[in-house]
Amino acid sequence: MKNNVTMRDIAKKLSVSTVTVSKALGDKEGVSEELKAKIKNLATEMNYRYNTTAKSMKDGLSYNIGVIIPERFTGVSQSFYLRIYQHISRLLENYGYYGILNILNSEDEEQLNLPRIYYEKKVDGIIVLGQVNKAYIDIIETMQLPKIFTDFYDEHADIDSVITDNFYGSYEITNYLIQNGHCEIAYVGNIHSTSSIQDRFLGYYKSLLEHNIPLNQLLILNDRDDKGIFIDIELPNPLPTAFVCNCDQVAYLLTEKLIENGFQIPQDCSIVGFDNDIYATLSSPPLTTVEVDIEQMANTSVNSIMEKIKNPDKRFGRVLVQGKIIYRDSVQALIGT
Amino acid sequence: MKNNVTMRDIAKKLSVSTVTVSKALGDKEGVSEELKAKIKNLATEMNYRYNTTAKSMKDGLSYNIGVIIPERFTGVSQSFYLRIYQHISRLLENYGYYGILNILNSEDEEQLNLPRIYYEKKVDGIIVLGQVNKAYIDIIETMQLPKIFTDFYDEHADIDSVITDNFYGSYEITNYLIQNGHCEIAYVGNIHSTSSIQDRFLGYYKSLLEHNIPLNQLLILNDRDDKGIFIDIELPNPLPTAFVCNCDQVAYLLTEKLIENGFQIPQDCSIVGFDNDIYATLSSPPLTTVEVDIEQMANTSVNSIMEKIKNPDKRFGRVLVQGKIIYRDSVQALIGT
DNA sequence: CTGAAAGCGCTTACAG
DNA sequence: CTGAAAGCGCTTACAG
Repeated sequence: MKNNVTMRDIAKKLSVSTVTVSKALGDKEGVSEELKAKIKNLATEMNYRYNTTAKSMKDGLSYNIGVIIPERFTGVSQSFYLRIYQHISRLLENYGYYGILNILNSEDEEQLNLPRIYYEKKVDGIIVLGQVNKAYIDIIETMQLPKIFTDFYDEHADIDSVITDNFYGSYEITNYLIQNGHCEIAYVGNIHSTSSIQDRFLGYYKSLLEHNIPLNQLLILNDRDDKGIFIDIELPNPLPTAFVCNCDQVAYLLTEKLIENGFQIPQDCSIVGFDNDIYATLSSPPLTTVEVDIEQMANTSVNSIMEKIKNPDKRFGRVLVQGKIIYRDSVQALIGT
Repeated sequence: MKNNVTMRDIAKKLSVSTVTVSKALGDKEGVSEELKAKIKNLATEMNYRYNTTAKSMKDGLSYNIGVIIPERFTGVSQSFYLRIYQHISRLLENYGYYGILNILNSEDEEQLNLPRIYYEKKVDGIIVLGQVNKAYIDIIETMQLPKIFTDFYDEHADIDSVITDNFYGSYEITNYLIQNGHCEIAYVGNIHSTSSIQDRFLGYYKSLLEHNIPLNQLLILNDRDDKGIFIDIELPNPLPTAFVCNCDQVAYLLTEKLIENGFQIPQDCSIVGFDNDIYATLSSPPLTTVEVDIEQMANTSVNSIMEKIKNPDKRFGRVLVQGKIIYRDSVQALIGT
């Protein structure tokens, strides 16, 4: 079962040195083509497998990247971050790197315990996927290795982050509603909850400002408590003609609630979401929404972290990844537009 | 930025040998308590981090486990395997191990390319999560390291696998329908598609047999083509009183279709699913279904692979993980039961 | 073109 | 209780 063929074994059989075997297998200069071929053949014949650990040892590099996801984003109905991780993991392979997932449980976050992968030098860099609390951000900053925040950022932090352009996406989709004749538009989301929700709100607000529509405080609807648990959304009376929801899941819940109350979507009011996740197509009618470019977020995160491993002084700041509007059936053009 | 404090650095400062430092930090015998404390203090003070790679080198162990998921199970609406991976990853940490995710893309599966983590000795064992094709199973078997199949098995393979007790779960939930007075019960699923669907069908069949209900071929309904793509389900006429669906997603789709056709669930017919995934609660009414014990599957997989790393000759065979019925509102008790 | 020597950071015998 | 030596499997720099 155990397969412990090393370069030395190959070398012995061919009466050459391990240096020569290393050069041959690594396609380096300084070995005759003939010998090189011979070595390569014997290697495959002997089922030789390269030992990355030895290389790691020499280079002082683990060739692993840690991906930290706070536990609370890994619930049954949330696969967004796992999905990004999946892409990260795949993209890392192009660099000869591998991704180690680390779910940060709430206890460790509370007690400010850094993950073991850090203390064991298991990783050369860390991607933090999903907002952690302030105190934890501070302790992350003390880690002496390259790090990237993905899908959130911190004002005080001198840390590079990769985020969706929430502001602009929300701005654009609100513009789209206004172009369709809407001017009573509610925003659904707890604007003190996360930076994403807040930024999406501000994009919505900018759109209103540009179109001289006054911001109506009664049309800012709360969707969750401070722990992020969804609460029942209070419908304003009278109803606005459209709702900008901070995410598809909330748009889905709102749709259900409106239908229960006898309203028809989009005839009686229009609804837009954000994310383009599973809830966007589960909603009926399917949601017009802003698609978050998961692939690109993973891509930027990976490229940035690799860059920082090569050059630790490299700074990226906040990198915005543009989303795009997906048009479906939840928006009604108002007559006379 | 670079932190390259080694045991040697600590040793030098204290004018002792690295051996002593190693013993102290590892809480081994043979260092005075006093010196041990001194070393430990200096270590934290100097921000020393243990280098796992060196240990890997010595032990010939990477302390990583590869988790291979075929690409086709990682679509937008499928987070089941990612979820199991998440648990695996967490459980591995108790052993000082880490999980490396490897999405097996269809091309590599077709061309029988083994993952790079194998050729680079990046992992000490492999968990294959989700059914791969026959030819690929064969090549997996040639890999010279411990391996476990999770959520599928192969008749010919002399490989250990951890699977949900599909047969028994389906048997039980069909029994439940019969206890509620149903005797015209359809099964929904392509019974030639995967071993899970097939086994669930057989559990359903066993329940019918035990209750002397003849199997009606017209009530075996196809839900997907040979590539696993969902197809429109043809409703039998007359409708049976209940449907046993091979998974929640199909139960969800079926529910929608029946409602479109003017039927009420569960008044006009009952529906049960399998998995207890997001679709079970998304369905309206929410589904009575068999919950797959994800945690336990991950747990068994991890324990087994660790056992096999210690003892490569260990065999487990097929390990069944029991599910449990979750009772919700999609089943109607027939009058006169 | 080929190889002897040294080193990456630890640990495991073994000796004192 | 403490440490010198050897080794895990490679690669780099240097010498021939």
